[in-house]
Amino acid sequence: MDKKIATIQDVARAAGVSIATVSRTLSKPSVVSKATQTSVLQAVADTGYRINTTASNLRRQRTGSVIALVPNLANPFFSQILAGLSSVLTDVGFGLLIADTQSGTDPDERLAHYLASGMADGLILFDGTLSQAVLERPRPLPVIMACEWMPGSLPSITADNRAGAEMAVDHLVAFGHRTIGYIAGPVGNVLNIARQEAFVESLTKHSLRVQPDWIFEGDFSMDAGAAAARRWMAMTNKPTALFCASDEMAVGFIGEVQHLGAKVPDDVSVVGFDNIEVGKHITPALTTIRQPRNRIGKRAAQLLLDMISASSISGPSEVVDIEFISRASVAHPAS
Amino acid sequence: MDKKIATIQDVARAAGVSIATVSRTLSKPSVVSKATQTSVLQAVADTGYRINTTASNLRRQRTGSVIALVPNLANPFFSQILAGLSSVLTDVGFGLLIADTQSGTDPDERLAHYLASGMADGLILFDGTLSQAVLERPRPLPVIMACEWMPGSLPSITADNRAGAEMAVDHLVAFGHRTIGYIAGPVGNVLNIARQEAFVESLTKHSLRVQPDWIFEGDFSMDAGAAAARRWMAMTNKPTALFCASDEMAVGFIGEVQHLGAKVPDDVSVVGFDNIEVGKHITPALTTIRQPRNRIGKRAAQLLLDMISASSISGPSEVVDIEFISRASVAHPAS
DNA sequence: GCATTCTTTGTAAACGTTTACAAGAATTTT
DNA sequence: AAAATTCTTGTAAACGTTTACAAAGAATGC
Repeated sequence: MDKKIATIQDVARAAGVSIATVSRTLSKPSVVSKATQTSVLQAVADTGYRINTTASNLRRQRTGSVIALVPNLANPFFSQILAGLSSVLTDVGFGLLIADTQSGTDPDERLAHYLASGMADGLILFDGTLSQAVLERPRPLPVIMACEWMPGSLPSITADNRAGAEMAVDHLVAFGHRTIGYIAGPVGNVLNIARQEAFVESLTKHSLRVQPDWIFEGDFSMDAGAAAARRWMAMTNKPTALFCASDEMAVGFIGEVQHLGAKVPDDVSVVGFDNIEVGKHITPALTTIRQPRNRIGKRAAQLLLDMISASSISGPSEVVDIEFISRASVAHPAS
Repeated sequence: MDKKIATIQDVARAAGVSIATVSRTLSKPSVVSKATQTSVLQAVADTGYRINTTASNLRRQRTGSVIALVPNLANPFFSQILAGLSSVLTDVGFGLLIADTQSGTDPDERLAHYLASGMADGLILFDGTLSQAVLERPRPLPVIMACEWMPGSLPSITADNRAGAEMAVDHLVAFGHRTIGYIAGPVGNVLNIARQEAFVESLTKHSLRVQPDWIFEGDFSMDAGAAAARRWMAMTNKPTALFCASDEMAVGFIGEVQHLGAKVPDDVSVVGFDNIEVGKHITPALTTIRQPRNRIGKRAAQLLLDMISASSISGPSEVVDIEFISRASVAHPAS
């Protein structure tokens, strides 16, 4: 536990050069002569030197880490994204700090705290419901939004939610459905708004009416899907198909419908959104729209790193492609 | 982006004291007079000072973060645990670094790397398959294992896996099952070994035989559960019940059995392990054993922080309680 | 051969804290 | 009232890097 660790001093001594030369060899080798380089590298190997990132960061006036703010860490939707983030960041020696916006008391205050804390060089925000005011220019840090976004002009990496919703409706209509409902995400959530708007527009495109009570409120969770199922069962004038704003709700809906004795897709067809892993393993396997979560994580990290090295608080936005996955939860409506 | 941030110097100037006094007021107020304290705190408020953790860590010879090494970040099983970890750590100003052991090439090498990197003050290891050799004393860092464990004497926080397996078997036997199979986790995985051993012992306790081909190999994943289902369907002499080493496998098994036309629990009863969220929403709802994942995360963080502040590489081990959750995936065997 | 440029290296000053030590002030003890 | 003790504060030296600047040597141009 107390084994002395070699510092740049030890390396310099071993190589017979100054510490400046060691530092340069490691960070900007182009200005160091070939001969010196090899002797320094040899000394590094001999001493087992590893750079002290804390000291390096202090001197370079950076922290070497970024913060990811997720609305709910316990939600498995984020696992893959974090994996993507983590892989890119560790490659370049950055640390990933993770915090939950909803776990404490005031989410906005937490965001402000992390922005001002100086704990990180950048921030990845997965929660579009936070106050834009906190993020108004001048921001102390580069911030990128992922999955969700905000009215302002924050850089973001998002999926094509509207296209996804349109694919879902087209698919259901192609199967002959004329009465299609929607299980919504949280009110005000941008993902939900985009998906719902595109849902409505797609229905209109097919000359279908949008029946207000066929829009079920929800919050992306399985429990919300189950609640929607109970309401659906109780309706006299049921839609024959439902597009769910998240796979979790689709799974919850299907489960509860089945618990209550109805059949999917015989009695009702269901399309989800996200392609969470379990979708393929439930019965019936869930038809859904895939979001490349790992890629979203990787790109978000990449774009943020770009902003950090350019020390710019603005940057590009990207939209990643989505993919329709047809499985078994959609069938022709029972005449 | 370039707004000057106040340093301890600015605070000292504003309060009319030395930087040492400011530092003491903030970290060890007991040695500072009441009057000075208030003026310093006022100055802190006025200047908007926030301590620079990098500098503090450098001086205190620590990093202020801990690394969590998980076998597979994309596995939602870890979400809740990470949430628990994160909440405890951020409370005390520690950062949480997350890395995937399986994503790179050589997992052992990655472990060694993180141990020696000096990037963290402690390490939480969720992967019991790594080389113990790397972790042999003297370790450069405090390390705690969570969920899984190792033959050595590393501190750990684990669930009572044996009790869980016993509960599962007792439950199935109470329903009249005499032919019970097991869907296993990865060979050599300690969780799997504990659960499987306790499974076998519990069967013996009930004077039941353990049929070798009723032990299905698996790796905790849904796909492995599905694969086991295909093998089960093809057997002539099927067990009437299965205990799965993970909920994921149970979900995969149930899904595939259903896709192939059999019924759960009519044709086969299933018990899982972990209580992942989806278990309650599939049909039939999954009978399982709950592990308090959030608590595991929190306690792991707490124990590790204790070791760090005691600068000790040894510490206590804890076993958290589990809970049997009876739902609908178990029924009496079809005579 | 001298002036100019380019390469390579070293010196030393940061970066923003914490803390051992010393010293002055205030309090208590005799 | 002096001595001894306790409180409170400041001075200054770390912690391990990076990098502006200067200097020395080598190469080039005339």
